[in-house]
Amino acid sequence: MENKVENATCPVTMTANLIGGRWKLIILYHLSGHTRRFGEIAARIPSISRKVLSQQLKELEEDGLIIRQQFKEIPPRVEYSLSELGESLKPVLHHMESWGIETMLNARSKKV
Amino acid sequence: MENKVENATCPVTMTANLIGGRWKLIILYHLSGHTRRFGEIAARIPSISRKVLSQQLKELEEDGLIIRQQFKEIPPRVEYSLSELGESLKPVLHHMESWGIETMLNARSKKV
DNA sequence: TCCATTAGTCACTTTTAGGTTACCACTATT
DNA sequence: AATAGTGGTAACCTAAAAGTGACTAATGGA
Repeated sequence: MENKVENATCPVTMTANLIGGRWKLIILYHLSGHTRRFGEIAARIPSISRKVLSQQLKELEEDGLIIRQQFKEIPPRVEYSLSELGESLKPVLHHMESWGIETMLNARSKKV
Repeated sequence: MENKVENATCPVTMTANLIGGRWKLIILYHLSGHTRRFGEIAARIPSISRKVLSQQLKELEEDGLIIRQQFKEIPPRVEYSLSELGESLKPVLHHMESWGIETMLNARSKKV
C-alpha cells in the first residue's frame, strides 16, 4: 500500500503520479467535502465509464487518498470519502481551482 | 491557441488538462526559474524521448504556458521559458511540491 | 412470478501515448 | 572530405488506457 509514496524520489513526480491521469483530480474534487456513493460520482462525471471509474477509485484507495466503505445491503451500497491524506490535499486542489478560474476569466476578458 | 482554456467549462478539469500527462509537470518544473535549451531539458529528464519532449513542448506552447524562442544560428539554438501564464502557475507547483515532500516524510516516519 | 435496484466485473475492441531508429539542415572545424 | 554539433521530424511499432455491452448477486415490491 502507498508504494507510490514510499518508492518515490522526486516529490513533484510522486504527486503527479498520485493525482495525475485524466480522472483522479476530478474524482477527488467531487469527494472534497462530501461522502458519495459510486453512482453519485458517476452521475457527476458523466463522461467517465463505470469501468474506469471503479479502476480509478481502486487506485486512489490503494494510494491512501480515499476510503471505501461497503455496506452489507441489497442493493449494494458503497460510500467513498477522502482519507486524512486526501483531506490534506484539499488546499492544493483549491489552489489549482482558483488558478483555473482566474485563467479562464483572463482569457475571456482578453478576447473582448 | 489556448483552446483548452477558452473551451473549458470546469476550471479543475481545465487545469488538469493543461498540466496533466506524464511529463508536463516535470518539464514546467525544470523551466521554473530558468530559460533552458531543448538539449538541456532533455538532459535533465533522461527518461523522456526527444520525440515526446518536442510534442509536449509544442503543446505547452500552444496552451500559452511556455515561450519558445528560436535563434537563427547554426547549429540551431532554441530556448524555452515560462510565459507569464506559466509563471503564474509556479505557486501552484510549489504547493504540490511541498505537499509531496511532507507526504513522503510522513510515510517514512510512520514506517519506523 | 418478474422486475428494478446498485456496484461492480468480464471479455473484447478501439484509441491514445509513448518508444525506436533513421534522417535532415547548415556551418565550423579538423 | 569528413565530422561534430543542435533541434528537431517521419515512419513505424508496442503497450497502456479507455470504451462497450453483457452479466451478476440478493432482496423488496407489484
